[in-house]
Amino acid sequence: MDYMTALEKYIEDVGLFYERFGLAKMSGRILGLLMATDEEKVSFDDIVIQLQASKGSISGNINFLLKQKLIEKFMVTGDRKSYYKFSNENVFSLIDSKLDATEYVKQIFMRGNELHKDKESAKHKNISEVIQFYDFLEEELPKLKEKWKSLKKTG
Amino acid sequence: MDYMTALEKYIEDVGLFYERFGLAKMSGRILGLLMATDEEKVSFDDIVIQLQASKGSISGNINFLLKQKLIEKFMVTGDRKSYYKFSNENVFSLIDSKLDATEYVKQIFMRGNELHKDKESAKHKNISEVIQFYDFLEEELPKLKEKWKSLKKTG
DNA sequence: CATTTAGTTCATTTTATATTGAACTTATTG
DNA sequence: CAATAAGTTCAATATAAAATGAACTAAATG
Repeated sequence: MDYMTALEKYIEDVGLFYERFGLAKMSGRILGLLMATDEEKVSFDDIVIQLQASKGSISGNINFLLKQKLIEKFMVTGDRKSYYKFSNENVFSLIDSKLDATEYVKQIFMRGNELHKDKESAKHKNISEVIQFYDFLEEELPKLKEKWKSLKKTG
Repeated sequence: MDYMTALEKYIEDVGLFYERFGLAKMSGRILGLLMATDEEKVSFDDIVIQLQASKGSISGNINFLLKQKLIEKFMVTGDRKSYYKFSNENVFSLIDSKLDATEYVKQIFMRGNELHKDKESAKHKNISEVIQFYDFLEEELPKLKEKWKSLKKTG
């Protein structure tokens, strides 16, 4: 602990940071490593060694991150190892996984509202407003993404 | 389990739903109850009884939800109990707590990028792009909220 | 001022989640 | 085709998070 390098310190901080977003700390650490390392190639084993964790944990967390498209795998000719890198392709991913649930959020609120006997009650109206907000989001979020994409293209 | 009412079933589903957003299941259950109940007044004790949970757990979860502004407390003259209701004032709350972290996200990415020796590397540029995306969000999200607010006013 | 009410606090226990590590699979190399 | 390499799987274990429940506080009531 006393002699942590800047990289090690950073890795731990990113781990804690992503934990707040519902990722496992180890997933966050892997992201931290891939984000901050200067190595151009980072293999499975490199991760195991750098993070001093078990193969099982690294395997599970890498596959989770791949599924979320937060990292990418790449191969090198004549080398049987897999390498991993941080992905900025899916810069939306963490936000998406929370916000693209809008449809589901809406449904759970609608179901709640259907349980009300009095459809004219203040409560029913309040919840209806929340549902409308999610309708609004469903419409606006894709626009926001498009806006970002076109900004990126035009520089 | 076999004889759960529609309300009970709904409460459990909302609990599970909010769990995905990083809330404790019990917090989700409370939200589910407040959302779906037809009772106009729901007290601390009502919640303890309906959710069949301990006072300690309900106390902790209510205070968490109050802090997040997901629920509101109200009082009734001549009655020493506190009552709680679902709040739609802070319809943004769950999103906010994730997204208003943009500033912090940006900082952790910037710190990662500072560790790079080669500021011209592809990786450095990729991460810079992520940082730009968060700049973009910091600018756009407040606009989105304003848009919703004005939509609400004009009906 | 003793008693009830409404809720809080916090040490203990329960439950859920993540990690480990050994055994396994699948592919590659000599 | 034996041996190594690169990971995967999964039961056991460790860690972290949440719930319990008993003891407590603070306010109100009789």
